[in-house]
Amino acid sequence: MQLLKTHALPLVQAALRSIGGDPSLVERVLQPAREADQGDLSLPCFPFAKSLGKSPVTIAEDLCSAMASHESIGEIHAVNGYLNIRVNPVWLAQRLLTQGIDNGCEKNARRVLIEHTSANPNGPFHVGRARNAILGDTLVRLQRLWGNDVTAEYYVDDMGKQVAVLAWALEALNRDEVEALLEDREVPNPMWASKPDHQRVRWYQAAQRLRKESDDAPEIERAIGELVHASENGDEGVLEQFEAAYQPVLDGMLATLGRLGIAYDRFTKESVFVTNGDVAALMEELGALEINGHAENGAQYLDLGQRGLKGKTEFFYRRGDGSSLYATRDIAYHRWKWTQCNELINVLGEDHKLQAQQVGLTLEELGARRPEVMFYSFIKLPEGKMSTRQGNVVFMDDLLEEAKAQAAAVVTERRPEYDMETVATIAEAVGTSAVRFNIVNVSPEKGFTFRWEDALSFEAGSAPFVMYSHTRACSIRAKVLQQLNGAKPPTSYEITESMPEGLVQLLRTLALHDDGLEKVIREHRPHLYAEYILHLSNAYNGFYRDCHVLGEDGVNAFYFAVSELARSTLKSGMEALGIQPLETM
RNA sequence: GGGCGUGUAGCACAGCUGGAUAAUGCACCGGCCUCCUAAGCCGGAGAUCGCGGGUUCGAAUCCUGCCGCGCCCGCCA
Repeated sequence: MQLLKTHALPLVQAALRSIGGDPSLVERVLQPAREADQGDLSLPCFPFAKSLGKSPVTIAEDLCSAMASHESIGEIHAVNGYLNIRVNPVWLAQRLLTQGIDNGCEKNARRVLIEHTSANPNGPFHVGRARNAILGDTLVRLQRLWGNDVTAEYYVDDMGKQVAVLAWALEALNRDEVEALLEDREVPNPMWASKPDHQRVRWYQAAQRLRKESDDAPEIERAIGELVHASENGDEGVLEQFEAAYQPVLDGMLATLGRLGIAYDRFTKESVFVTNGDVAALMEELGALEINGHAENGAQYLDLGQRGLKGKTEFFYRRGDGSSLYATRDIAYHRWKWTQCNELINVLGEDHKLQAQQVGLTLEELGARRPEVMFYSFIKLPEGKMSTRQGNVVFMDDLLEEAKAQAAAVVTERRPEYDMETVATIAEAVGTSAVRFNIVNVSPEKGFTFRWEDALSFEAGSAPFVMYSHTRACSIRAKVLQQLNGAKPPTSYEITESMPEGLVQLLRTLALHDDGLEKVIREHRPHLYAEYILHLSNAYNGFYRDCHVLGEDGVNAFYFAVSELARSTLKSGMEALGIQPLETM
């Protein structure tokens, strides 16, 4: 609790000095108490025991009596060698209600570029890919809440083999041929019959099958190879053909992502850096580096072992035929990205760790900074790895439909008075929010197994739990405004000395918001913010239990002010997590 | 084989810049709707923090060895 620490720190330091201790340690050791009933700040006195020649228990007691009082401090206790400081709730309420929740630093807003998703546009978006998009978009939203100027960017892989396969198939095969080839495969969900990502992926899959099983495979491979080669050399006709092939697929994927509230400010095509000459210029520069090496056939690499890379140290950036590789283009892309921002964050799957190392080291070798990277581990199904080939895949479109249907069932049961349109609106918000929250709630580096029952849980610990607390606050606000009958809510009120437990807890939780968000931004860990918002919802529910805003003598203006502060904090927090803040549900 | 990550109650997961009784949700047991939305609230039970060593006043947290799981180790993307 930084708010309290600012005031308490000098007092603790002074107290320690007065009993002969070294106050320089206090800054680091004075920390938030782990248990709420211990207080808000806690100072373990063990580190001072040796130099003072006293037991920690005694030191804590001495400090306790040496501490000067301050309006911010409620109680101080010495317990088992800890000095526990509890905030004065009246002071805290005054502080929070006058200055509100401070979401960071408009003063030194930074230009942040976040690249995320960047999935190959060759088929519908499935939940295996979802972690990238959801984590990335949440990071974008959190950075914006913090006050930074953020660009969300999607890097479009518009060249190379995957797009070439799709483009080849669309030209070479007609619908009947495709369906004949995929006869033994699962029939696609008819609901998505007109969605181009679900459609065109059939062509891609048919081509993949032909490449493996057909007698003409070598010929097909040669045709695709030619396309790949042409695209890598910047052949405009081929690149146009590619774009015509993938753009509808990309649009379909974006429609799905849009339903989750995920949007991008800019799409940058990989081919741009080939056609504008950046990649060629880059390869020239790399060739002049001290750590450059040549293979027998003219291919070139950097020996990154000399820069500390372990394992395979040769990083190839140029093929024997002089063309570039994916990673080479990625480096050119990064150099361009650095011209657009002063902070660069990439969201990448753990399979890209080595490549990110190579790109990062190469950028440093070129005198540029390496980007910050948020890695995440893959989403699996209980049956194992997600694989389109084996039909072992959950499409996001299907998940969202199911989530909506389940949410609609819950709404209909609980609110029989709602009409169908209202139910549909609430169900859509609840379903998509629950899906997002389920994924953002766990730390990215942890393996994640997708389970329907978790994604569709609407109980405590889920997005709907948070949404529900927020609607309670909205409902109170609506009732208060109605009761005031057009008059303005009172701006002056008395902050009562005796506060119910739920109120104190809510105030303390609100006071933790800024510390929490700061850490989340610094460490790129959105799940901690999700946890905080759950905690805040829970605290609001406690306040709701203990404090009736609408009492027998009308509106309690103090309670209402606290409720409103919690409501707005919940709302902005939910938006930062991509949870839709409904007013009723 | 090498590199990176991960292992915490029946299940899922937080905590890991070392600090007091390891937090939370699901599932389980019990209680609360004449009172601002019960998608809620209150209480209970459930954990040798993968295993072994080490550092420390103090280790889930740091170091080390082993074991399990995941990912990577292409002149693919």
